[in-house]
Amino acid sequence: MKHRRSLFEIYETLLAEYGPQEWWPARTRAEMMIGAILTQNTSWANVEKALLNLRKHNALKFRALDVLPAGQIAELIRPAGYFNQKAGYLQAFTEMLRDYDGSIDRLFRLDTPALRKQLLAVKGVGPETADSMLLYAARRPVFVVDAYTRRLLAHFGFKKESEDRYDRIAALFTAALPADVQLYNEYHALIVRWGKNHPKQRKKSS
DNA sequence: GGCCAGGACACCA
DNA sequence: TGGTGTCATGGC
Repeated sequence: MKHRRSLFEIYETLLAEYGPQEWWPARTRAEMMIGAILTQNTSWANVEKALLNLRKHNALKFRALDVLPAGQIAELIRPAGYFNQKAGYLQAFTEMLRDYDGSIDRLFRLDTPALRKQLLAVKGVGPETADSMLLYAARRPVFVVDAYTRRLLAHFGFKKESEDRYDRIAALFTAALPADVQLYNEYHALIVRWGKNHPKQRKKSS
């Protein structure tokens, strides 16, 4: 059987192919975290429209979102889809932030396990969203797993592993890589980049 | 016209 | 704990 590339070798391959991605595409930590919620099961192009709306209304920060009614938030983020749900998620997040005086800095004083637990306690923040925030906003060495990650694993011969549960896939990567924020940052970004070049096989219409 | 996109949750057994 | 339905827009 042909030698299967290691997860680090796959990283090197992707980096050589696509180059540094310089993620996350956001100006501020708040924008990053809001984008993380908006992009759930949604194309980034649609998220960008929603982010633009929020920016135009000076609502691309939690203190602003905190005083907006859900209906108004929903209208602004409409292009991102699931807008009613996500408006509620954003509000749940701002409510949690109140416990930290609305300060991301204060929230981020928690150590990584406590911070992850706090993020996951917010309705609408699941494992991928929480880990994205941990890695790209709080800059903790946490590996992010998403649909592209599973697809990549399957593509490179990790078929069985690709069907495993979230935490086990994350462990697969963290066991194979040094716990380095910049490495995790780049790797996940490259996986997404790769995923956009390898779209899920569309069903043929006869 | 249907499928898909950088998920998460409620509800059920 | 595992499976299924729901949420919704915009591009292709």
